[in-house]
Amino acid sequence: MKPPRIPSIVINRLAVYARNLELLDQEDIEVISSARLADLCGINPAQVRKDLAYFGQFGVRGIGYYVKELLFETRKIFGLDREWRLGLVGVGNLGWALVRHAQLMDHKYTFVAAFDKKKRRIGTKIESVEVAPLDDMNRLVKETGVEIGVIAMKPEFAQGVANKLVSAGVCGILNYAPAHIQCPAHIFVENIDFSLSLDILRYRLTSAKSKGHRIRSKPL
Amino acid sequence: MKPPRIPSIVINRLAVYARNLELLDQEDIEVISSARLADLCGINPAQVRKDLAYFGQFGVRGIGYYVKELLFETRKIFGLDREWRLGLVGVGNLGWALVRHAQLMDHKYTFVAAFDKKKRRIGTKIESVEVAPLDDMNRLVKETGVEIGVIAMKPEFAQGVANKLVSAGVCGILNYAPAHIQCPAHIFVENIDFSLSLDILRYRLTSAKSKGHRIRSKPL
DNA sequence: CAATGTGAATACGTTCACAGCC
DNA sequence: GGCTGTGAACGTATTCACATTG
Repeated sequence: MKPPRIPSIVINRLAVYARNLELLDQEDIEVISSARLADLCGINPAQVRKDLAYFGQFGVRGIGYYVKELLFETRKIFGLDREWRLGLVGVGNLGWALVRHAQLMDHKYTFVAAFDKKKRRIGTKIESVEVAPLDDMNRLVKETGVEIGVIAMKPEFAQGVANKLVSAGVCGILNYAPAHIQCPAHIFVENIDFSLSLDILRYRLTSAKSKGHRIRSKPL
Repeated sequence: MKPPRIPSIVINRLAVYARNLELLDQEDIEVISSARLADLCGINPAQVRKDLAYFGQFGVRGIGYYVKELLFETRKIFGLDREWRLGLVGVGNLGWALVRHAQLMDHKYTFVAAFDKKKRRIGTKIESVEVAPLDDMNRLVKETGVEIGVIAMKPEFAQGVANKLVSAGVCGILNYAPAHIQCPAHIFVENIDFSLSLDILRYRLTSAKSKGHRIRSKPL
């Protein structure tokens, strides 16, 4: 009942397990051992078992884990058993990509509001949602019950938008703008800068002058 | 000269420092202490100093780090002092978003080739690059000198495209499709699934029933 | 004297190895 | 027999604390 302080690295890996379990389930695989799941994720089997042990005893000794059951449990852990209402701020290419991506995964993301700064985008529709100006944020967030704000704008507007979202009452923010935003401590924020991965790849390529030491493809 | 096995977590943080240094430089801030930089990144000052110490002694005792100088060093570490030639596979919303994002950062990314599966996209232009069919990949990757392949397609095509890229001769792959791809050990791969961040945010919101323990906004 | 650079101390995460169970 | 669940052993990362230096 009382959460025993789960390290965030465990949560990250759990998300990867969950993704792989979805794929396994789609392939109608019913049972998976920690060894095989670990292999898919590129890590150690004992780690998989330990990580899962934070949340309960989901396996069967001598058998492994039932995919459907474990998937159900992980989905519950991530709150995938209930719908979350998202509001998108910034309806450019990235915004569209996010909405499309969300559709692919059946993770019960529902975009219930969309905002943009550019006049020509106001009133257009993204899926079934009409794009509103930023000034309507306060009202619309409340009316439509947005819980998570997704920022997909240029970095210079990110902090301002974040402040607006907070005062409109969202409880979490996902920031895809390449600028680190600061929020009050009670708001949950994830900053994602997806050019960081490219930088990291560049580092690895650059430093690969030293003889080809094996580097695994890494999840997350 | 011989690299002393730098932990990849250090590289990740270094990328974050670099990003923040860029922002500081844009604000014409000339000197920064490890304490202040650490604060911007949400970590411990000693960590910043230790991380930087892997690469050299860039600071001045009693003063701090000169932003421009440190930025120069980090850019060099990440191979940002030379141009890298990228090939984009998948010219949908995500593909466009990536190209736009790359333009924003002056990180010397150059998209020199673009490919798509959809017939109606072939021959269109993304920036100044003409979109080619997947079958031309082998030839065009060689002709244009693509070093890094960027996959921005549906997950079911990701592995196939990765194989094609590898046999065409790229040395690194950045995979934005939500499927974990496997490549030969000599190819550097970064898999980025950007809905994982949303899952992690959901977890934090879900588990926040336990009283509002402070969670910092996290970079990367 | 303020802030770096770094050994030493600590905390944390990973892996091992095996008891327990199906 | 095979695979989980887990304490104990190990290794790595983080933080402390201070000597060092411009």
